[in-house]
Amino acid sequence: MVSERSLEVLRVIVQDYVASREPVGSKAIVERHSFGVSAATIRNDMAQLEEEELISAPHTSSGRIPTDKGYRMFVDQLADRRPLSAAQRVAIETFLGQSVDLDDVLMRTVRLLSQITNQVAIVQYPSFARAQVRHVELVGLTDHRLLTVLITDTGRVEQRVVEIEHPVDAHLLERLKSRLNTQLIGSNVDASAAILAAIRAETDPDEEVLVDRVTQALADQFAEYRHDKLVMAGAANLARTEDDFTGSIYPVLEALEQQVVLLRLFSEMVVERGGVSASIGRENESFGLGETSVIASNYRSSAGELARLGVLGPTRMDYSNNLAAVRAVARYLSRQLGDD
Amino acid sequence: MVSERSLEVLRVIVQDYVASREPVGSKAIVERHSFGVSAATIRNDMAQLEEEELISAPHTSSGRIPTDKGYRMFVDQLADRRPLSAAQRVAIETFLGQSVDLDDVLMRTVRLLSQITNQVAIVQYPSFARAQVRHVELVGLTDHRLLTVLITDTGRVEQRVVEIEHPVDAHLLERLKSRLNTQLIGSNVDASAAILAAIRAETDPDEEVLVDRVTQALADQFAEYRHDKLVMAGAANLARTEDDFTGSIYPVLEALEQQVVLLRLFSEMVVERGGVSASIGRENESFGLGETSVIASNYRSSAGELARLGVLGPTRMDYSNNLAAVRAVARYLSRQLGDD
DNA sequence: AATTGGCACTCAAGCTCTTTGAGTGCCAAT
DNA sequence: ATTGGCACTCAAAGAGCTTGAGTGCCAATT
Repeated sequence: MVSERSLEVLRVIVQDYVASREPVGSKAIVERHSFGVSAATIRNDMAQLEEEELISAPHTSSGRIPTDKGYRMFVDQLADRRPLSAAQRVAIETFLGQSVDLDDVLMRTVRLLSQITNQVAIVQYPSFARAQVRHVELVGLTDHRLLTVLITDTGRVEQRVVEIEHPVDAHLLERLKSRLNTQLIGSNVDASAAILAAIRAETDPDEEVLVDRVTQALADQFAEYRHDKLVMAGAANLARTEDDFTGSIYPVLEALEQQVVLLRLFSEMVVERGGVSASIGRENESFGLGETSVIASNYRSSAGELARLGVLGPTRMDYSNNLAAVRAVARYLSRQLGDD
Repeated sequence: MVSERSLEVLRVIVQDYVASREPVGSKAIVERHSFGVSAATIRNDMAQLEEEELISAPHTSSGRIPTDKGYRMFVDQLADRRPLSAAQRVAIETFLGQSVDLDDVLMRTVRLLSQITNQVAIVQYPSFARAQVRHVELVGLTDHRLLTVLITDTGRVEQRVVEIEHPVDAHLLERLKSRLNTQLIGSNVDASAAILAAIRAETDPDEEVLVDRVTQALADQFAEYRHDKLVMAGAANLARTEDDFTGSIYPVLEALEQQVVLLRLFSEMVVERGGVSASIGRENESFGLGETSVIASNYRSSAGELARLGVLGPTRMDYSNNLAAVRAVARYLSRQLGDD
């Protein structure tokens, strides 16, 4: 079993290692922290920690560095719930202060989060599965080309260009539009697919091509609403912390470009209500991100949908700060979006 | 003056150096290329090239590498107009084959370009200054919140959320909407600003707040149409070619996140009609991109607007291939978008 | 039982020294 | 204009050495 003090030793090892990026030795510990015991005693404690695989030595005669398990223990039990710095609070207020447009808010949020953590920040768009149709617009662009626009009560807008072989009659278009609006408004994304299918079934052959194309486009758009989407910022920070990766940061940057990977990673993390959660090092190996840690939390959109946001960085990151930052930004964002 | 053969020597130095990333010596040149002269002769030629600052030696007794000026000469006079490989042609066809939505096409294009060049690819959205208003939609979201949607004949859609202190009367909204549509439809982005101002001036005090907010939002949206926007892909490729940068790739990644920088860089490049152009190394210094080269071309959107696209990578890049790829993709994209 | 000082031991990192070999510059001969 | 020859240069790689932070263990102390 690891003693109380040993855990304290683990804490300072994590802290010092993260701060200095150098293996931490017993002597350095007694110098920098007032444990009131000698270096030899710390060494004994470190032997315990090594026994438990919470720390390890890069080579026989050097200081120790935390293992993934050590970081895990630190995050779960040892990280102090330090509040954000005053500067960080101010940054949140000023950055997110005024703006109502969803795209805009999320863009600001992700930049903010990357700035106060110095990591890659990621914000997922709300999934909108429960979003209700507010309006459908059909707009002719040219003779053969029209635009379908889908608007939901969450303020999200999706458009799509539809191509029709023969010129489109304006009246037909108008009729189709009001029919779509009558039937779709108020229904949610799931229900809408069925409604569109029904409309297609009962259609006058004259309008067939038009209706077919338009309903198909709308169906696609509904499908897109389920597709999660995300915004990212601060990828350059990975280059700053390059040394923390054994090889190159190439695979990490690649994974970041594959947004699907991040969405899966996000979705597999368990985040309890109102909390914040971390996925550390090798825990992310299956995503090709075995040398990185991800810290995630939830926020609630105006429609009440949950979505995630968080940061990603090298396993050797400042967990205390990042946990606090992600938690604070998630809360602030929920408040910001929920105020209607 | 540099002799004919000397230029040929410069060509092989650029080619070999780009391929091997190692300084090229006289002996290696006579071995790999059949110049029919001895190494000593090549050395004399190299002395000429060095005199003209087209090549330089990293250290006294090593091979030579091209200077920025050498690359410039290569691009302007020596790069062979090699056609794309069959594989690359196929990639273009299959990647961009079917899809009409602008967002979608540009996204595919940028991915494609980054794939066939192994560089960072950048595609600018058409500027839409000449785009005409096709439709304006106002949609109530909640009592206090509504959405303004602006649709142009290019198929681009911009939306914005507007917040109003008091509940919005549906009839008022309807009236405002038809008024806006009547006056704005058909006018271009520039003219619309004036029209909106006029509407605001002649407004009944009852509607004042509503009209004010809505016109303001629309004005913002028009402004945004002038803001250029771009999509990017393949940033990970920078990490692959890390060694080509003296320090870290951090400043480069940072510049890439500042899209404004790229837009300025793009806009300052002179690209002649139907051509492709390169900006090499130090020529980009003022953008913090002194160790990178940018290859750009133009494409023409369906509305006839010009926009740029290109790739960015280390100065030591395969110019022949990248010039060909950018040219081909730009042409293909123009054709794809112009077919209405 | 926990803590401590002491001591031998280890090993990466940094230093100097040497060797190696690719490559140059120059010159006299062709 | 081209060439072979030759002395010279210098980065890179390797060997050998020193240094010092750090460990592990043990017998002595509290």
